Amino acid sequence: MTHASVWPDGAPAATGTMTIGQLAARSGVAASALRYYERLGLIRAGRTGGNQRRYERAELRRVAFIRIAQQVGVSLEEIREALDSLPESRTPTAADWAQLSATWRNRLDERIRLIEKLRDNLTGCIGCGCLSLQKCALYNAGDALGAEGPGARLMLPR
Amino acid sequence: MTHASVWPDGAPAATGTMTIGQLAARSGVAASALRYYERLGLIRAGRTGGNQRRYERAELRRVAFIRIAQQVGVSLEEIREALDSLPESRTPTAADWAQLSATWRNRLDERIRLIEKLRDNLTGCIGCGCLSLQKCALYNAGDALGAEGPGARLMLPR
DNA sequence: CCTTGAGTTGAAGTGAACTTCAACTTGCAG
DNA sequence: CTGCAAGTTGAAGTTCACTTCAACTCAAGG
Repeated sequence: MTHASVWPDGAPAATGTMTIGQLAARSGVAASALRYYERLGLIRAGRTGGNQRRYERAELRRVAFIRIAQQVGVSLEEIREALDSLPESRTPTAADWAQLSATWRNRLDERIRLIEKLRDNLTGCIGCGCLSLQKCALYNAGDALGAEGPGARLMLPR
Repeated sequence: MTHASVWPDGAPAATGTMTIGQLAARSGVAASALRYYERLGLIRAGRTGGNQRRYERAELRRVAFIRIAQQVGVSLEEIREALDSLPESRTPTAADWAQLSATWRNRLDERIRLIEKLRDNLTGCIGCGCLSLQKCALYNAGDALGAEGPGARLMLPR
């Protein structure tokens, strides 16, 4: 596709593009990981006449997105799906972004609520000065899981 | 006689204990995972005379803690360390809990902040109606990463 | 032109977190 | 007692997310 384009040697296209080493340094992601992401279709790279990758600055943003999303517990496959919803050949429309953002906002809100729950339970353990978990808020957290129905499964990143 | 001989004091062991299948059903965690957790020292089980596991209700709470912590991105090894700080043979003291909780509170607060940042960046993309990422808040998120110093690495659970 | 560091590939290796398998035993209902 | 679902073990297999390796090529300074 458009991005398979090969830049002519010594073309001014070099301006604003990065080698894989530069992108690795700037993003904090290993070059091997960047190649891996490319194989999975998460990022794209142009090529020099000598077959070396050249990244546009925009890829830095994608990589940042990927790493942050990973910390939230999203799999690379899910991240790819999200990034795929951004059209590659044209500028994303407001609708494209609204769709992607809405989906992720819910996901992130859920996640924040879950972590706050865990945090508050732990804090409660300090606050109430309980010496055993028997009557602790953490115990109730466990019960809440059971209350989510038979075979209830936490939404784990898998 | 009965198979309860393994339990101390001839206590009414059957009361309040669960089989691995029951714990799996109640916690939503596969039996194979529970055995795995036991091998790693995250949970403990008593045994019947016939060598079958019997779990006390307290283990349900531990399992819930494990699964929630996992969603926060904590490795099983780290969870084990945390759980190990709870004395097994005696009732945890307030100090035990304060220590564990303080450590985790920070971890969780960091995590919440990170996720909120990602969420707010995404929301910004809707709000500002930007049609490309060029000037989007998400782009700045990427820059912020770069600004964290040379070789900056996101704190990934690894 | 030569050297050298950076980049290329496919294949194989790694570690975490489990699951599956095979072969066997237990425990409870009837 | 019999039948059989549920439990036991160690070993091997799986998936994800990479990293490492070997064997090469490329790009740029001197």
